[in-house]
Amino acid sequence: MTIRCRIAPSPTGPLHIGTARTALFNFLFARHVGGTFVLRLEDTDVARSTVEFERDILDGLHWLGLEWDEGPEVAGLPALGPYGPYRQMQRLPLYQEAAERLLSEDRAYHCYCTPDELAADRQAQEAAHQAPHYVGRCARLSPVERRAREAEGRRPVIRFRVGEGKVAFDDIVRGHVEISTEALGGDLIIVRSDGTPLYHFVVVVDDAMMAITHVIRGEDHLSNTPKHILLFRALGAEVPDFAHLPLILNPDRTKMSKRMGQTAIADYIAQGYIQEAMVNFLALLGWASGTEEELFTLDELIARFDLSRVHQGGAVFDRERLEWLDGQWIRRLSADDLVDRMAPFLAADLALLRATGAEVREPSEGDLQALVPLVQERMPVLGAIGSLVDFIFLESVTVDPELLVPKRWDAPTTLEGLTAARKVI
RNA sequence: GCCCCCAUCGUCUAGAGGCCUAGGACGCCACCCUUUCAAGGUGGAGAUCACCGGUUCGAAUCCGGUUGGGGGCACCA
Repeated sequence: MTIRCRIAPSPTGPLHIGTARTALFNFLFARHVGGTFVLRLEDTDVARSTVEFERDILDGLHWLGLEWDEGPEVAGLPALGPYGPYRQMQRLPLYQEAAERLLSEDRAYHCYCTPDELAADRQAQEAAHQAPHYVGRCARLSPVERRAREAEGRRPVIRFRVGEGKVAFDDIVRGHVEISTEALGGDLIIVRSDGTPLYHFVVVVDDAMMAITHVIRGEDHLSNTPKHILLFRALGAEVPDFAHLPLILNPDRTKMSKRMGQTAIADYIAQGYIQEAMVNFLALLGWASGTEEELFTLDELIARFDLSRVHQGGAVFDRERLEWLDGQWIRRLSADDLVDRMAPFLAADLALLRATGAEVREPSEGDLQALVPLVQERMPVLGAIGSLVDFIFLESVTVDPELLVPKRWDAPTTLEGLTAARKVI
């Protein structure tokens, strides 16, 4: 049986650092074992999904070099793989059919509770210091009761019966995990009243239908895994193996959030972090080779990656380390490559200066080549190029005199030196 | 509140019972190199391995508890 894993981003926001890391680990695992890496777009949250976010996510994955073997059609290119469609909104009939099946086998039922009723339940539970859960008001409705609610105009959701007992599984990175169904929050909604399916349901239907063998995802899904296992079983599908990755953390050790810093890959690309460094950095968040090497190309990572070496504790996103890695990889670029990559950053910076009214000379190809030895060893990120060399392209420059005085020199000595230098030049 | 997970320098981490006087890297400090800034080199500070108890001749490593932290509990994903 071939190993199949997937990344299933939701286009409700730009490509997040955490999603990128999860994608990377899935990719590395698949490539290491010669398996298949699938991309699936989870766009069932129609209200929040946009094509712009979808574009951003796909671009980001491409930029990272994480090519998928199967995935949806994009920008005129056809879908890849025999398990399509790979966009969930195009799979609606499949979910509907699966839901019908669960309904007909009484593994699921229609629930007519209103949002108000549910909110009241929750409030009461909170007051009683209980975990929020569905009370099961509609779990055993008679046909007559159902008809009465239909007559009121209520549109039902579909709930899955979680049943009783414990659900246990052996997580590849966490080991044995056991959770009681009582902790699952009651029977869960799998289809909204408008007929669209919910995450926990579609993720299982798709993983089952796409023959996913290994689900590698963030630790935030660990407590949800029993729901998924129950659903796999109810659907008569084989339960895949799970590997829950440690979370990427803010400096205060909470789950990485926009509030505490940049979380979008696109932001890092815009600042001039290079792909090699980002891949290397992300790989080292929760994984280590076990040797003292720490500079790895994507191919080297593929060769060494091993899920059993993934950490259990969360990892703080350390920008300084990212920056150091970026400098390391910039220094390893060939001159031509560096020219290609830094040119847009320099152009953008010069355009900015021009917009302020400064007279700016256009850099020639020769200029750029000549810049390489000047900047390659002192750029932490490509975006720093402007601040390093923009004066070269300016017709007039004003410099803070303070900056001209070297350490342990004074102003008169400096003036003397500069005057002498000018004479020579 | 309930459930689950986690715990080695500030940070990323090595560590699979004796190789540990706990190693490497980032960051920090000093010096060298350099008439700038970096890069590079050398060295330094920095961890009673969260705590308590147990198992063992021997525990950072195994077990139990405590504490602390995090995550999950939606008609979000």
